[in-house]
Amino acid sequence: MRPHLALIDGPNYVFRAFHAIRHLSNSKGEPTNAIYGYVQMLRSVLKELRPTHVAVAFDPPDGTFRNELYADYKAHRPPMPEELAAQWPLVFEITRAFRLPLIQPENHEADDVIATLARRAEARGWDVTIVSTDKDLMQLVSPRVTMLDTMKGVRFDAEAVRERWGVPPERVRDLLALTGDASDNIPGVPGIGPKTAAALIAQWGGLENVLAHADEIPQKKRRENLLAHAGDARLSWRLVTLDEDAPVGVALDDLAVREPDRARLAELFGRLEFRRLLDEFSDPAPAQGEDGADDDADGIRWRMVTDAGELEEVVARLREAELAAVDLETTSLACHDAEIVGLALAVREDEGWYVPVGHREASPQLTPEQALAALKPWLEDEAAAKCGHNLKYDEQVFWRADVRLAGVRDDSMLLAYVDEPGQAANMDAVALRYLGRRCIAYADVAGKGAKQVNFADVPVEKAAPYAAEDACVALQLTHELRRRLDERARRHDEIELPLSRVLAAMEWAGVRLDAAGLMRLSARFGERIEALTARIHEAAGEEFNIHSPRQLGVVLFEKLGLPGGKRTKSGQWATGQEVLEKLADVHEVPRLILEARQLAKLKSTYTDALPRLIHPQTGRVHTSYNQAVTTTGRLSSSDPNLQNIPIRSPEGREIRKMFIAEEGCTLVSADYSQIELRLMAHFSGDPALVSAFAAGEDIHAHTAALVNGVPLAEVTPEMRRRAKIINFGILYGMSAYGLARQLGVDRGEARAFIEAYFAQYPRVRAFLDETLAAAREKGFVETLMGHRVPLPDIAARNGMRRAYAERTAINAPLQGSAADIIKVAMIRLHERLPGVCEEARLILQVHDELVVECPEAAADDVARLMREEMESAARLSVPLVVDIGHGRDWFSAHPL
DNA sequence: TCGGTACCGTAC
DNA sequence: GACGTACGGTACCGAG
Repeated sequence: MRPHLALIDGPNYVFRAFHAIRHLSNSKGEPTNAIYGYVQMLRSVLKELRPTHVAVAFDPPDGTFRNELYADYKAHRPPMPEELAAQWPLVFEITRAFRLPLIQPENHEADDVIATLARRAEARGWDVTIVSTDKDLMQLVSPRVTMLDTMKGVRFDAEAVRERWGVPPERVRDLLALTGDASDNIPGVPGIGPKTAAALIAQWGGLENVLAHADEIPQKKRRENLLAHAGDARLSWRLVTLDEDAPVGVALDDLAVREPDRARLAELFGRLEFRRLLDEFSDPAPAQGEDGADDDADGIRWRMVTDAGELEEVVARLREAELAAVDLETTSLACHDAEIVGLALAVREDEGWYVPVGHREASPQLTPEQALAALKPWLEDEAAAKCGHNLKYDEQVFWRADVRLAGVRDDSMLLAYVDEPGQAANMDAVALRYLGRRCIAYADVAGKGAKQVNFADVPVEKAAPYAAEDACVALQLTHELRRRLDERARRHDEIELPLSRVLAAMEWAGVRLDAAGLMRLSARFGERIEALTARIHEAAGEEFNIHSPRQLGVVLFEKLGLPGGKRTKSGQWATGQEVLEKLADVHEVPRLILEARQLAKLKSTYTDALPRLIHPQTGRVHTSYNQAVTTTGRLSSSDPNLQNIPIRSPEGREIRKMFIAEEGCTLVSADYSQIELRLMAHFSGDPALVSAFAAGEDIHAHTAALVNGVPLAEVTPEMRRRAKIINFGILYGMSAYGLARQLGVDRGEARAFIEAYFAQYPRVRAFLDETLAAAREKGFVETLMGHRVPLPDIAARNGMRRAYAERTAINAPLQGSAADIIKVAMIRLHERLPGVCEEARLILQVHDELVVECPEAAADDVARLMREEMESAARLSVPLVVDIGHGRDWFSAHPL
């Protein structure tokens, strides 16, 4: 077998782990995240890559020959954070304990060591794997030499390098010399990025050839830059070129893999409190749970609870606990179908109970009734504090079992969301981020894809460690997140958690649909689509799939030769609505396609899909309101999404009419009028905007009158339409270009329009500027009620990312504050509805609209209450106005 | 057969 | 490339 040398880029992993893994520390408070990531990499290399030889390279403590070439090399780098600096000594100690050759040369970097050893091994016909993600090292890739990222499990060979950079490995140096590298402070040539550099290299080859042909470049700016910065490029080339003859001080044969020093590793892992690694690397001995516990999964013990006596003891422990975590294992994600298979409970971070009640196996189990009877008093005790991860789900499953869960104090999903909205909030991701813990995946327990089994068919022994871990992790996360959030946890306590109780009730209630009506619509749409398809084929002179954008593009722009064809990012013909609308006057096909597309959309997304989602028992659809998805603080809805039910087109309205009230009931719909623009008025304090709202004016008409300099009475519909576009554009941070496109005017005209707008609303511009300045200073923006949106890209060097962050900075406080307001209204409305009408139920939320279902006789009282709570949910410097209507179906419930 | 990506379109 | 936030359907492609 051929020798296989693994060359590990030590600093690369230590730095990445430090940034990728959030806080991780031992009980003494010493940070351990970088060490943990580094060890996981070593482990993965040794266990999975199984090289015959290994070396780990590090950078020297002081400078290298590159600093002599270029004094500013790696200058501007901030000093190493203290938490990272503290971890280096252990990184070295662990490397030695693994008995891995550690090479830290003088005057050279880790990269040079890797280059030198890679070339020598390659020359001897060995296989080489470079364990790193550093792009400088890609120049070493060859048929024998590949790169590996153990964190992502991705391997880079020559082909992958070519794909990533557009040049072969041996040209990576030339490319980097042209583009420079901001992180190493390598200059490069201004205005040349990877794409341009790759194109130049493809045309002429290496850097010197590119420079030699620089005067032939047609683009003036680019040519001048290349000529002016040729010296920088040559310097950069020398800086990125690795020294393949660095003084490494070892022979290849010295690098053979050796047995690690297990005793030393155990000692180190013990000190670091890496429990799983401790088990794995300490002397092989059967893992025995202490204290009578059944077993152990990475520092978490679990106990099986299968008889009434044991459960009583558990209940006693739960009663004593300050806080207990609850998690249910069930047969379905759909609450109305979910049977409880097992209950997981924890009062300690390192020990959980599992109470199996519905596993289809012969092992002893309590029945669900027995278990719930014993637990119910505690579960329903408001004074018994509980936590969990996404308890909105468990709460509903408990309802199904006639248990009314009470005393919920913390939801770790919502805590994580409050801390960092927009990040994945599922427990595995949150545990990894905050605890550095890799949880047992659901797929590992129940399988996935075709091999997935119902949880009831999972063996009890396999379910217990998984479920107990979930409960313990929820408890750990609650503690960790509360520590971190501190004062900010109020947002969770006063808004998100109370709201989750309301959402649970809304999901549980569901919405009634006219299934037969929807199916009739489907049939009608289907016939029209068929007829249109035939006409399209005839008009095109060929049969093709009208639903395929690719085939359609070929027909329109190649076969029929229609004008104005543009490509999408990936080089396909763009065939979106906007494009087709432009062509609709020119040819029949695009016009018919537009019609067919609309119908196909309505049919597949709504009239076909919705009837299938009606629950057979309740006869209603039960959406999921996700509370931890959006960055701005809005809710989202899925399975089905009830927040994008059509209303704008006549055909679409037919669908909305299929959302109906129960017999004898009515739907009351209340929506905020222009809430985001009102928030703009409130935040900016702009006198013209505030007074317009105070006077109850039509805000778009008002804007039209102001920017056109005409009295309100002379505003034409066209003027109002344009004013509406700019009003919305401002909320979204739209540019002159975007406005021009939207209005169908040239950019100059759009610019003038924007100027006129800001001249009339001067404080709006000031507000936008102040918001951006604050975002840049703090790195986040906040809503009215303290929802904090992080903006990591607000200072990005990449202009596009930065611009995107800037638009988010403008939009998020407005959209998010509107979300705050309606959330507060929902909490209060839910609380007070029973006082007005026992049967009234909040059933829908669509960002600025709430829908309540109630007996017809109660409609007026309910409407009054909705207006009262919605309009008073926040005190702004302008009135909050709500429009209300009611009717048998959702469409006729809309006011006007 | 599946899972992921691109494109498109619905809502606010 | 150019206007924010979502979800989801169809086509298409490549891996299993």
